[in-house]
Formats: sequence, structure tokens, C-alpha cells
Amino acid sequence: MDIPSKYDPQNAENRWYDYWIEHKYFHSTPDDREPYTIVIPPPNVTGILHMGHMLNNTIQDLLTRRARMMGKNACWVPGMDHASIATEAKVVAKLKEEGINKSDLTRDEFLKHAWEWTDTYGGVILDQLKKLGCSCDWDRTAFTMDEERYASVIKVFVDLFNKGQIYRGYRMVNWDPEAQTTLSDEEVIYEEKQGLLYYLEYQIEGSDEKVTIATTRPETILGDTAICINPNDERFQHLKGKKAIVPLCHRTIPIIEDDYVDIEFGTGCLKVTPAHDINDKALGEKHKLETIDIFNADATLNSFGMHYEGKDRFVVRKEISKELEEKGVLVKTEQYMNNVGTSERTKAVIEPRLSDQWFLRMEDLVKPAINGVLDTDDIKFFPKKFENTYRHWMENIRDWNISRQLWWGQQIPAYFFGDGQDDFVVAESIDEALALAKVKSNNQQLTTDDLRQDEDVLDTWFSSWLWPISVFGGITDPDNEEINYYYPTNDLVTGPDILFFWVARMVISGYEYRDERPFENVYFTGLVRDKQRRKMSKSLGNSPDALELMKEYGADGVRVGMLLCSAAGNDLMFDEDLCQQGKNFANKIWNGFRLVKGWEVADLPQPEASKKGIAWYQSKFNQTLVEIEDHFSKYRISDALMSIYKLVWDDYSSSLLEIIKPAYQQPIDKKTFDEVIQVFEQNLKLLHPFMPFLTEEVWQHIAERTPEQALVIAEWPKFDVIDSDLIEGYEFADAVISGIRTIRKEKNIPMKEALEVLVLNEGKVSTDWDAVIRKLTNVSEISYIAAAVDGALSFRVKSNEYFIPISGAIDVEAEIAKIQDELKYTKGFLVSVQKKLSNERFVNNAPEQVIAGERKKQADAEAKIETLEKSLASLG
RNA sequence: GGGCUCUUAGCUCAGUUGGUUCAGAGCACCUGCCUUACAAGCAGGGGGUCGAAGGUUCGAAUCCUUCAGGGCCCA
Repeated sequence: MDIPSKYDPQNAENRWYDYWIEHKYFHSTPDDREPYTIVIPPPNVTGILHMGHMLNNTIQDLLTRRARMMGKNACWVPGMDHASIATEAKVVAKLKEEGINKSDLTRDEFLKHAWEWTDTYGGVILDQLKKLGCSCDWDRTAFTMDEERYASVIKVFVDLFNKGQIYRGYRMVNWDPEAQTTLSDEEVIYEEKQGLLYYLEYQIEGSDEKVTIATTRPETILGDTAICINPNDERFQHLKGKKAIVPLCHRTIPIIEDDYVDIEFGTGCLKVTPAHDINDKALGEKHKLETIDIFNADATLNSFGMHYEGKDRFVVRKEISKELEEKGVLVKTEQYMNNVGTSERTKAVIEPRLSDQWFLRMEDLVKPAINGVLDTDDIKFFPKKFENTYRHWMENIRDWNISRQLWWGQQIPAYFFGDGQDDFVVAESIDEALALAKVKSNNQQLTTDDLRQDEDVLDTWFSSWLWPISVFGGITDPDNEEINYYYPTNDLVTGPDILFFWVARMVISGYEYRDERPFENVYFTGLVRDKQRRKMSKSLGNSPDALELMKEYGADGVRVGMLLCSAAGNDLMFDEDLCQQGKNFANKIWNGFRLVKGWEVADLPQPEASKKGIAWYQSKFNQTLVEIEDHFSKYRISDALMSIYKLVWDDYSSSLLEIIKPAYQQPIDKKTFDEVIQVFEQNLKLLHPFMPFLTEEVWQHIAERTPEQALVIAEWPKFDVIDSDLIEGYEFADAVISGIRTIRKEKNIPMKEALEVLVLNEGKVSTDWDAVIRKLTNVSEISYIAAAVDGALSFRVKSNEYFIPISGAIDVEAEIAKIQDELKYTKGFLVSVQKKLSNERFVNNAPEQVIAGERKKQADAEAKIETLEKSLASLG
């Protein structure tokens, strides 16, 4: 035989992917068919494929391929995200290596570098997705910074501004001093850090008295504008209405009272620094305190820092505590664990900072999004448990800070024409802005030169929240054919970690801009962890190289490996052994093909066993198909795969092929051959979404196919009848087969040696399966007898008894012991059933079906006991 | 600190409204086979007090309470 005994993925994968692309199977345009749409969660433009992507995209591909085979117009839109902070950080770092500072460049110069960088390094991940087999419509590849998406973002910003939903506010924000930008709350990671609590003494004005406060940040005392005590605190009653003097800078500040102060914490006496702490800011507003900002943008101290000006905050913390100690101000320090906010991207410690920012009001926007997921089932989450998390967030949502102090992103379309807080207009273009500005300023002499566009860009999520709409041009041209056809999309597959960043916001924008859900179902994958339950990450180095994995196990093997352990919403403990299992499965299918391919077909009558076997398999197939459809409808992908796995491995390969297999070097009859090819092809269809490459390869080997006959667009199997008599009949036969094999094994009788089997057919079991049983156990003859035989090995299936006469002595004692064990178990079982049935409350309360089941159990057990007792008597 | 969630075989997980021989699957493991599709295979086998303790019920892995230990989100 010229077909190799091992499947070679490398070769097949490239060949078939090219073939699929060449024939445009993945390309979709609107037509009469029902659409099936998925939009990819756009990976970072400069990202590379990691395990999370592999899982996520395998599932999307599987859903897309299945929909395509089911006759839907499947459209999977790929794309990338410009990831403003991450990308800008990378470009800045790269420029730095070349000796260029971002601050020395103009905005346009910087953007030119950023685009060059994007064009050079971007999109690698898309090629990696092709290796995985992803059937995306590559003609539709979108980018959150491309022209269409840029225009969509700007249009939406202007629209929301005009609706009064976007406003400008001077707020305390999370400032990343390293990236020099604002972060949203979601981008701040809180970490427990061991720090110190400093106890400082402030002089009371006009007295020798001192008051001690506790702080974790001694460097901020230069920005203090009050001392705060709890009005109920007995210890500080005498301080009311007095003033304190800030050490070092000797400013006089009021002592205020507020029950915000925790009497138990520290000394019960708090310093207030409104510019550098969110709670202090609130106190400052309430008590109308002065605000003194002591930091520069890079978190070095400014002129308010006096002799510390220009030094970094952490350097100052050390130096100032030393100075305070020397001056006797620092009375003691204590170890203190506190939660420090750090930047998700740069890891820098976040500095709360007051600045002008743009905000989106969420209160009204969020209402339809809550309704769509929680009150109606317009959008369904799989698994459902994430709806609780969603509710919690949506009901406590805060306004969204959408501005970022970066250049890489959509520049905010606000144009300033004067120095006043309100001297700006918002428009899609500078010309429109000018017209508006002339009106607002009442100055017809204004020119575009007088307008200054806001320097900041929008949060990346402010572009990706429009993704399901903007990829079809639905923002800029809301009534175009594509958006009307493809929207709303069907399934969204993503990780629960971006439930808020992305999923919730898409739901919001979907209802706001289409008045319709953006997708029907959201499938949340778990996080990929390693065997020790650690999150896979670059820094831990515990993430396997995706491309290497595919090289070793084949893309199909890796796909199967990932899906085998991916119950929706559960984190998955990735283990390479599972890829090995996937690879073995691919090889199993490959060899099933080799066997059939090697047969010579002749004009022969169909053997009885083959006829029975094929008929049984067809019912089994349909039974499994029903199971699979049920699993898919619940997004139980692992279960669907396992059903197919067992069908193909156990039922098709181990049973059916063995049943129909002709004797060595003998031909097979045409009818059986044609039928087995047909069922094999049905198997390949079910397997295709999971293992696209292998199945197409085998499919094309089975017969010459035109491009229209490729497996990738073959029709998904349709449900046909299930003959339950066949299913049950085979189950019984299988028990007999196992019985015979067990005896062979126990007595070391080689498979080559034919056996004779005698049956005491108490259960009146059909003889239809005898041919199959004989074939699978190498039994020369099955004869039916009226009484038990002496000197034979025996086993029982239900109330039937089977005897295998063999030469040599039978260990009667062992046979008796075996039967007695069975008898004991069956009697015990009967007692438990009888107990149930004699319990009136059970009989009265349990449903009819359950009682009938119990009665059948009783009858079966009684029949079996009778058989066993007869056997014992005969051995006697 | 608040909310959510989980704990079933060595591992990863099913187990739907409590009720079929319900204690399961896959992998791993053990034993025997190089049987000419596949040793990446075939056949057979062992293995769990369902996290703990109470409770409800004719009946609990499943419902309730408490406890222990993980995880996630938010503050």
C-alpha cells in the first residue's frame, strides 16, 4: 500500500488552506440564504498568537464551519485592534532605542513611525490564525484605526456629544506617570504591597501643642490643605476651629471635622491632600479647601516640592522622611500592607491626578443593555452565571472616562477657539468646527488657524465597542445592504476578562446605534492555565509556543486537544497530552481510511454480519447526531466532540469496521463497500468543524471531487430514523462478545483458535446477531441448547447463559464461586428494589415511569436469579 | 470588606425539574497481545464515604443550613 501509515499534517494543512482560499469558500456576500455572522474579538495589532487566542478562535472556526455546512451564509469577520497604550508604548520604546525621544517629535512624525511599525510588525497574528485553519473572510479584514473605523468613532463621538451624553470634566483620574496617560479603572491592577505608615507631628498654630497624623505618603505633605478629625472623637475636641502648620513649608492649614475619618485608623487624625487622593478630593470639595498639585506629569515634584523639585516621588519619599526624622517631625513608622494601584500595561504605580478629561454618561445608555441581557433573553450568556457579574457591574456603572493622553488613536474631535473652559466645539471636520465656532464665539473672523484640536485620543475600547456595527459600515452608512443583512451577529466568543471592557459596551452601543442587540449568544471561554493552575503568561514563561505545538501535533491535533478540556466558562488546565490525544485521534481516522481504501471490491453477496452491522451503525450514527445537536444548542462543545470521538473510535472503528472487514487479502462485496464509504463520509462531515484539514484530506482521497464537492461546503448530515431495536440488539450482542473475550483472556485462549459457544436462551433473545458475534469473537458456531452443559466455562448476560466447552479440566470451584458472587449481588439488588416497591409512600408518590422502571428491574433480577440458581444446581 | 462561583476516580470534567443497573466519560494506570488499518494500536481490568457536619424527603451527588478550602469580579 502506498499510503503512509501515519498521517502527515504539515503537508495537508498548507495544501488545503490554499485550496480553500483559492476557491473563496470563506468569502461571503449578502444573498438569499440565512446569514450566520461572527465578528472576531480583534487581537492587538502587534500581538502574537497565544493559547487564549487558539482556544477562542478554534471555537469560532468550529461554529462558522458548522454553520456553513448547514447551508447558512457564514461570515466570520477578522480584524485587529490598534491597542493604543500597548502599541504606543512599544513604538516609544523602539524609538528610544534609536535615540529618539517622543517629545522631540511632532504628532504627525510620531504617527508616521507608529504606522510604519504597525505595517511591519502588525498582522502576524492573522497569519497564525490561518495556520490554525480559521475560515475567516479575509477580504473583510478590518482594523480599529483604518479609515472606516476611524470615521465611525468620530461620528459616534460627535453624535453622543450633541446628545449631551459626552461632557468634559475636571476629575480625579488614574494617571500612569510612565505612559503619561490616564487609565480607566479597569486598567488599574491593585496589588498588595508592603509599605510604611509614617506618623508625623504638625504644630498647632499659636501653641506648643502638636497633633500626630498617620500617612503612607509623606511626600504629599507639601500639598496638604487641611487636617481632618472626626467630630465625635473625644480626643480632639480641643482642636476644633484651630489651625495647624505643615512641616517644612510652614503653611497654615485649617483643622476641619468630618465623620469620614475613621477613629480607629492610625491616630484618628487625617491630613487632607485634595490634589492627590480621591477621598481627599471629596473632602476638599465639601469643605471648600484649596487644591495644591505638587507633581509634574511624570510624577516628579514641581515647584511646590521646594528643594525636592524635579525629583521622583519615591526618591522624595525616602529623602523627605529622612529630613522629617532629623527635624523631629517623624515620630515613628509602622509596617503597613496597602493596596497599590498599578498600570496594567506599564506596571507603574498609579498616581491619582486631577485633570480635564472627557466622559461618557452611562446612566441612560445602560438601560436597554440591562434589559436585553437580564430582563429579556434577547442576548444569552453561556454559561449563564456571568449574567450575575454583568448585573453587578451594570447596576453600579460609573461614567466612562474616554480620553487618553496619547497620540496613537482617534484624536478627539473637539476644537478650541479660546482659553475659556467652554471655548470649544465638537465636529466631524475642521470646517464644520469652524462654522460652529464662529457662531459660538460670535466671531465671524475666526479661521481654521485659530482652532486647536484637543491633543488627546479616545480610549481603544471606544472604537472596539462599535465593532459589530462598524465592520459592516453601519455607523457611517446606517442603511447599507451589508449591515442590514449581517447585523445582528449570531455568536460572540470571548473571555470573561473582557466582559466589561468590551462585551457590555458592545451591547450598549448596539442598542444605542442599531436599536438591536449586537449578537444573540455570548460564549465565554475560560482562561487557559497550566497544569499547576497558573495563568499562562509571558512573564511566567509557562505558555507553550502555539506554532510549535501545531508543528508537533498538527493544527487538528491542537484544536482537538484544546476543545477536549474546554467546558464553557471554566478555566482550562491545558496539558500537552491532550494534543497528543488529538493527534492520535487524527491518526486513527487516517488509518480507518487506509483500511477501506485498501480493499478490493468484488461482485459478491453481502454477508449477514455486514448487513446487520451497517444497519446498526446507521441508527447509532443518528442517535449520536441527536446528542451532538443537543450539545451544540447548549454550546457544550467538549461534549459534542466527545460524542463524535466515541462514535468514530468505538462504534465505527472498533465495531463496524471489524464487523465488515473481509478476511485477509479477500475482496469485499460492493454493497457493503458502498455503504461503508457513505457512512464514513457522514463521519467526516461531523468531524470537519473540529478537524478541518485531516477531514478534507481524507475526503478528497476517497474520490475525485470538483471544487463544488469539497468537504468544506458539504452538507451537514440530516437526521434520519433511529431503530431502537437495532441499538438494543447490538448492546446485548456486545455484552455477549465481551463475555467471550473475557473468557479467552482469562484462559489464555488465542484469538486465532476458533471457539464453539452453546446458549441456553432463557431470555428468548433473537438470533439475528449471531453472525456479528461470531465475526467479532472468532466463534465457529453458536448452538442453542435446552439444558446446561457440564465441563464448560460459562457466563451470563441477563437471563441467558453461555457455555464454552474447552478441552482440559474446568475448575468447578472457581465457576461456582463466580456464580455465587453474581447471585449475591443480584439478590442484594433485588432486595433493594423490592424494598422500594413495598414502600407505599414510594408507590403513591413516585411518577408512573419510575415505578414501571423499578418493576422491570425486579422482573429482570428475578429471571437472572433463576438462571444462576439453575447453573449452581447443575454444577452441584 | 461586598458580590458571584466552585469542591465528584490519580488528572480534566459530565451528572438537566431530587427517581431507570447512578456513582459516569476521556485520559492516565495495571495485565495480556508486534492479530497484515492503526503499538499513535487491540483486548481485558482495577480505582471514588460525590469537600465536612447537620437537616428536608418514601428517596439526596442533586434541595436547605453551617463549616473548611479554592477561584473570579468589585471596593
